[in-house]
Amino acid sequence: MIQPVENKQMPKIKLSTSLAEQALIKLMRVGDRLWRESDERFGRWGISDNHYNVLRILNGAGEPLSQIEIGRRMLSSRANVTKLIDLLEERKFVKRLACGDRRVKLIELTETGATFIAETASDVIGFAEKVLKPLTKAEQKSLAELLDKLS
Amino acid sequence: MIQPVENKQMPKIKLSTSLAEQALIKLMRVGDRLWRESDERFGRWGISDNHYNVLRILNGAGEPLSQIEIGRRMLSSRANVTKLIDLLEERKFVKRLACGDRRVKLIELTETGATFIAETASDVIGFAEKVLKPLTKAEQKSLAELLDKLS
DNA sequence: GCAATTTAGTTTCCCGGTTGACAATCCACC
DNA sequence: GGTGGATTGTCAACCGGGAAACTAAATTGC
Repeated sequence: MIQPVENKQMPKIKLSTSLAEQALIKLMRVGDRLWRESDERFGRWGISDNHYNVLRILNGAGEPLSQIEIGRRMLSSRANVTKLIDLLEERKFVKRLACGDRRVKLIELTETGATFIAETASDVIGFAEKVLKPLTKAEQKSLAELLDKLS
Repeated sequence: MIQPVENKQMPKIKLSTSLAEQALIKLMRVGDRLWRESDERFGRWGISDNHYNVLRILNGAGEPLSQIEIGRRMLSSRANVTKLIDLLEERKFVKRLACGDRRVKLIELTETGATFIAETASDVIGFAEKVLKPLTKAEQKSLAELLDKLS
């Protein structure tokens, strides 16, 4: 049986939690939770959320992108992009292409990578649908708009 | 001058980005950005966002909490809570108290910790206000409500 | 044309987090 | 009351990211 401790007087500061702060905390908490869940989801495929992110960016661009451009689009450092591409290349999802500018390596989505995206698409969409199920379509739209204003 | 590369035909899968998926991506992106900014903010004080989180939780609880309870409230592992508390204790912001259940260590906010919270409060609120400035009060409320439904 | 600066990518090291193994302790059941 | 199973906190090992140092290559200025 756990002994109740004598109620020590712990200092406590009265903090006025503003509306903005409450919204901020919720935003960060929900975001954090989603990253975890999403990462766990992709773990099954042997890649991380960010690896998938790279594939999506390449697919969306429709043309090879330099590593630095990829990093720019996903708010990630050059060093990290190198590591992400290393794994994706090993998995044959992308290829590093030489480029006119010999400092640059253009990253190209391979057939294998494209196929992977296609095969996992329904799974990914399913995840989004599941997460946002508590909201009506109108509310989802509203949420997206509010978030846009914060970007 | 960068040589334009011959336009290789890169495979591209047509993905229907649903409303839910768009909202999800925005949510994760904004959340991610906020964590970075927030962490950088607390870096100035020599602690991380999560260290501060612990202090806030303790202050909010108004009584000492076990490490596992802290971990539960901030969605963090036991091991990580140990490390967070290690630093906070070294900084004299919290104290580990013995407890009736001798497996448990109750974490108590010290005067020093409470003072720290009080002194940084305006800074933290300022951050939240700045981030949510693009939204009206009504929109902030609306955002908070939408996020609540996702929790 | 050549030196100085800038840029892309890689490598190394560090930091914060998780997982898993562990010891101590408590609890449930017989 | 003793044994097996949970639970709490800690530690070691690992992993994903960022910052800084480094290399190769392009650009700018003279």
